[in-house]
Amino acid sequence: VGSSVVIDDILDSLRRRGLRMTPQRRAIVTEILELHGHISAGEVAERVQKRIPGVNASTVYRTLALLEDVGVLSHAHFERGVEYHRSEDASHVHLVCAHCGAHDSLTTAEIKPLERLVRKHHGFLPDLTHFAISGTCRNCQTRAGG
Amino acid sequence: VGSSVVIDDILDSLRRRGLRMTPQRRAIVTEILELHGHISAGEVAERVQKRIPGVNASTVYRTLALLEDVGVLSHAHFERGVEYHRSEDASHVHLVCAHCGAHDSLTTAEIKPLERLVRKHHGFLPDLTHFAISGTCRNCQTRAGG
DNA sequence: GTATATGCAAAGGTTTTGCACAGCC
DNA sequence: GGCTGTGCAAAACCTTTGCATATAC
Repeated sequence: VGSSVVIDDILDSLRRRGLRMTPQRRAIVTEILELHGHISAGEVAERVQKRIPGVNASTVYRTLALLEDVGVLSHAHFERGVEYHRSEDASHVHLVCAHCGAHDSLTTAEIKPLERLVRKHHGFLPDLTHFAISGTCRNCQTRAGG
Repeated sequence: VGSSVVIDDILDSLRRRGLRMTPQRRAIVTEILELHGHISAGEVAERVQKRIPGVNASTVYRTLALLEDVGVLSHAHFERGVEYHRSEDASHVHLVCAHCGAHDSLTTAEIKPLERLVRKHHGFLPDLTHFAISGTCRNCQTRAGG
């Protein structure tokens, strides 16, 4: 499907660090690469257990932490808690409607001016991808206003 | 100390809803009003128990939810989880340095242009106070850069 | 007196940790 | 073979819930 190449890249970067490749890790990495978006540790555990029954949740947690440490994954904060995503996919801001739960996102280009605004005022270099942005989507504004 | 007037306002708004004022609630409200900033449910429980030993954590959770429902409190998301603050204090965005943990904030005036940017691109009306903004503070940028 | 709030205890959920064993390199 | 990763079990948190009792109004 094309993702196998990427998987091998990741496996290589793990090996380079003297880390080992196990069926469990491979399954976890595969699961996350096939997903475009974000996923909780619990969901990863569920899905991986469908591939390899018996994989323990603690293994999933440890592997996610490891992959984050290596730089393959990042986590972001949503209303329901922490979710993981490929670091490559980190370049967009999550907009979540507090009323209907709809997700939308800002692209890298759209984020830049936002970053600049925050930086100018406080010298603070924001990572707007790390926490979602809550609010009201266009649809829900219409409903509330009409 | 001046906050007693505010407390009475809150107690009134509870009574108006047919809700009762108990020593526990009074202690919880007092604790939060004396704090300018944000605090986790666990911390509230700890502090309240110093005033009234024996107050149960479930009472604290229920009271916080109630106060949020009434509109006195709001919650926001930080790296370590959910924290509560007076709704009046909600008008600033939390900037948290991912490296040193330093907190800073944007004022209402500073938030406006940010909101406008997000709204223009997606019609999405953001509540930038609900999630913190992670990043690198000026100090930590200097250290990293130098 | 009655409806509400509290305490208690238990349960549910998530995440972490210690340890013996299994398995990758 | 040695070091790393895994499973298991338990624990540590955090938060919620059901129920009997206490209490504010």
